Amino acid sequence: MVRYLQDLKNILNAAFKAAGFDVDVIVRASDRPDLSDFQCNDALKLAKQVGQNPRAIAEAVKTQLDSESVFISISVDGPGFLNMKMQDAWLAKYATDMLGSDRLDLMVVDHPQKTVIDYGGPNVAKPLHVGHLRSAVIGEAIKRIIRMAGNDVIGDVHFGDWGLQMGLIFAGLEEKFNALPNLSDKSVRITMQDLSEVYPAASLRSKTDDVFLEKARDYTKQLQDGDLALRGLWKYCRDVSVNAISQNYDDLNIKFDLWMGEADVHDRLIALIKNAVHSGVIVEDDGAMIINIAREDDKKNMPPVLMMKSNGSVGYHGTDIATIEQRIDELRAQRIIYLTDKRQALHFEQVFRGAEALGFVNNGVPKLEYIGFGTMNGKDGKPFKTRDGGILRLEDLIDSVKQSGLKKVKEAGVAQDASESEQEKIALQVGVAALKFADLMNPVTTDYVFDLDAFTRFDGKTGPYIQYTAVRMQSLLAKAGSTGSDTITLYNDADRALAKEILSFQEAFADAYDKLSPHIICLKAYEIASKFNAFYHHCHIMKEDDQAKRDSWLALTSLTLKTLKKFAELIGIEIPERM
RNA sequence: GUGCCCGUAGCUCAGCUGGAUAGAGCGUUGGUUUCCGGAGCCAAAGGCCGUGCGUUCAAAUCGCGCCGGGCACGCCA
Repeated sequence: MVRYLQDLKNILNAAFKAAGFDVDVIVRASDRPDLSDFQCNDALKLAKQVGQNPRAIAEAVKTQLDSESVFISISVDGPGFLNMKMQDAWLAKYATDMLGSDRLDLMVVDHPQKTVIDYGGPNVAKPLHVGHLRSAVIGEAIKRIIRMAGNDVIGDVHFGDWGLQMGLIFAGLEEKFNALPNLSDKSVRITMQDLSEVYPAASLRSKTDDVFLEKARDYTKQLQDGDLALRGLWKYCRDVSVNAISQNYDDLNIKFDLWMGEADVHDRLIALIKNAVHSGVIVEDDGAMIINIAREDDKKNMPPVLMMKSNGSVGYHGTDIATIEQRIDELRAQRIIYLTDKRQALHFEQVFRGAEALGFVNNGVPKLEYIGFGTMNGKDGKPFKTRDGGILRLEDLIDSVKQSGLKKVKEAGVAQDASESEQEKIALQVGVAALKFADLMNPVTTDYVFDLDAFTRFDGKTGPYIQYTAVRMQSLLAKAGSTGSDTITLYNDADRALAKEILSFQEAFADAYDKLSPHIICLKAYEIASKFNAFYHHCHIMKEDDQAKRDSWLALTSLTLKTLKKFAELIGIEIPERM
């Protein structure tokens, strides 16, 4: 819970009680900053319950509060809103507390949970493309937010390495090299380039060529049954893919704690199918092994979970369920969060029901959560494609964003004396911030238009605007040769508005954590940067003769910088030394 | 067919567990530089919140219908 709000709430609860109402009120930042700092609407809610005039209730509460010294004023407005204006010292006290706190007084959960977050989801042989971007960017931010709140979090890339796509790759490789590559021949070399050519072609062909598809299914089955040559080839392809993919994730500042995949649970899956057939949870249907998960009160068609296909191979229904068991057994997971494109919502509903049917969930533990994010569309409103109709590779996207960053840095001419490598580093930091902020500033469920021009624009509500603002603070503090005083005092509307905005970062964080919504802290960070710029233009810190005032303003600048850096840390971007 | 999501300013989007005058960015128009980095700041114009009915003291927000758009629905992932 956010402390300053809790303190304020305690005061209000006591006042409501003294007025004869035993309630737990809600206090929040005011919708009308011209009238108040905080508001409370509970008199309106109470009015209905107790059948009294809302304004009369509010007035009764106000009477109880008049002796409180923390308020400049309290008023009852409109139908019964309680508007509270706080003393400057009250706001300054909490701002000073934040200044002295490494974690900026951000909330900590009472009961930390071991949490696994499953994002990433790349596949063997497929280079990362823009479709993987959202999962990685959002997942990374959510992971960091949950971790900051005091939970033990493990991020798993969960590699797609065990389904039919493996058989398709093998069948495709066989075609390309006229035979399955023989790894004992040391001259054999398969590159990421080879894989990324073979797979799409094989996938396409399988849709019209039944013989080819059958062959791919056979290879999949043989691989899963333990064919040594295929297992060797599988490992080779997987290693090549992991190697290529991890560079992209590094560039984006995305770090997975685990690089597990579907294949890791194969033996566990086979064992659990056997047991569950015994207990009758899994039944045979049309040659396949399934779990019926439809319920009588279902309003929609609920297909069964397909644990094993009729040819004896397994797919991602099975591996996803076995992975839940594994995360409980081996990682002691109390909470598992999945992130995918929302088109997979049904799949996860099926998997969760399957896991429950198998008894993996006890008293709601682990808590299984699915976050389906919106699709990334082109300007035509259809799933994003490059100009020639292909899929944009993430690698190329990162490169173009970086180039755009470099161009801007050079145009601005600020780091001209910097080495070429430093300029490139700045360009990447700026480009990644542009990309991530553009993605995270909207709610995750929103479909959004992927517009490279808008992504790489550096004015307005963007990552670079926030970076630029923070860099100027660094420059200012360096010039002053001081980070200011240990306490913050407020002198005017500009520093007051900024201090209030910074305090509310705590609320934004708590809200973002509760709702697993990074966009809430993104919008708040923009507001903070914006308020700082207003303050910066209004208060000429270096020219201020009053030493105490100057030191307090420097302290406020330090606090703003700390807050933006904390924000950057939470969504996985960096504030450059200069830009 | 069944289920889910969406429709808010010229454009891209917030706001949706009901509350005061519906917000932001871009774009447009105007102002701002003897001054800490102007990638900035200040301001203006711009909206039957798809539509109809209902619930309520109060609806962009809740319920139902309709119109328009998107997505998913057993051997792909």
